[in-house]
Amino acid sequence: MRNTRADVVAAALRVLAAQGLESCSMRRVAAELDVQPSALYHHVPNKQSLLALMADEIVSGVPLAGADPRALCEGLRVAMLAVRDGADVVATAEAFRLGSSAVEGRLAELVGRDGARTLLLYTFGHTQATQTHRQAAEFGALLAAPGADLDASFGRGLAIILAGLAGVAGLVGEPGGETGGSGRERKIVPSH
Amino acid sequence: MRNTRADVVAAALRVLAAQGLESCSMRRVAAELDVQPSALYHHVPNKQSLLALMADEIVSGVPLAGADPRALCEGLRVAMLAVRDGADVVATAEAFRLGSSAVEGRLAELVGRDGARTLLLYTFGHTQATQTHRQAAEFGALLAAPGADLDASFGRGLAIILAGLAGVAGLVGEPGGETGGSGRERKIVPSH
DNA sequence: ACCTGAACACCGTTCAAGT
DNA sequence: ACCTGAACACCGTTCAAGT
Repeated sequence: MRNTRADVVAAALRVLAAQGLESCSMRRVAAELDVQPSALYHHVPNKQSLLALMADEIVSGVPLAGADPRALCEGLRVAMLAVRDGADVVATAEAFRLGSSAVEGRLAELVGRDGARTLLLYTFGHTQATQTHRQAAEFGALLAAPGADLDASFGRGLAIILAGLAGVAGLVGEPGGETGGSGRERKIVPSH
Repeated sequence: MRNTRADVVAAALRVLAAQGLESCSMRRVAAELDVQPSALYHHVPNKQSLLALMADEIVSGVPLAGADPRALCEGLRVAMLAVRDGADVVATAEAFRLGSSAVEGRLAELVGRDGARTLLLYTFGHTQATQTHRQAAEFGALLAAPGADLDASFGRGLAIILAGLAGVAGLVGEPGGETGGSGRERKIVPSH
């Protein structure tokens, strides 16, 4: 047995880290494994699936257990920023399974379905922008230097959404969405 | 004079509408104009620039004048949904110029820099997800049918953020960001 | 100024065939 | 089960040359 599916995902993540998403082609991943491109299709049906598996791996490090919504979003952000183009990979893959990921599920328990979606979409978007911006800065193609305060900007946006959630908490419907509705362990989010 | 830059952008938008972003290659756009691929590079430095011009065109229809933040975001969403893969095109292009687009400028006047960013990122993300989901549904690759209520979901998320903005309005800093600070015409956003 | 023709260095995916 | 070899139908971009 030469290679397993996990080997392929690991190789793809190595290529991603080293060369970026643009260069993370099936052919390059195959080369990383010293294998013909066609061999990859024995482990993975297509490139999109491979990217989804990579996204799972990147997100897998985020601790879901005792975290509050803010810590969850910040953990997700850190995990994505840790890999080159990580935010792009995760955001794209996650967009496909709108509402079925582990992080979104955990968030929904805490703040309800709409809150979870809002927090997630914001976190993905802001982190993508942060990463794009940083890569542009590395390349020197930047006028001013608003780079460092993107972390602070993320926190302030998060605060806005959490404040909104605290505010509408009493007015709007249950957490957990229409189906299931196991919103038992919900916590009210303090506004700051 | 055979073709102008505007002709190229118009042709690209025609291809986008008809075939989607995946098929919107430089070569297909060239074919749409009955021209060699290399001819495009006389009007546009590269594909990324062409996509940015397309994004501008898609967004250009959104009325900035008397609109409140909610109407602005909803207008933006409608404009992006009007073209196949419009949300992808606009979100990608807009992410590059974080904080310098016309819509973001107008929004910043109304709710401050952080509020504008938060609203925009949410709007892009949710609309992208909506469009992805709809295309998947068209193709029949869907289990349940949560399709139609994505519009309602968008509105609820928007309400959360706007409530948050109304809540933190008195507590947090000025609108308009650190530089400039022309936050004169700011309006307090009602929470519903 | 606008375009052609030809080339360069790539893609994702399929499929028969090998071991 | 895992892989090779070869092919198919594409990409974005460059560059000399034409008009």
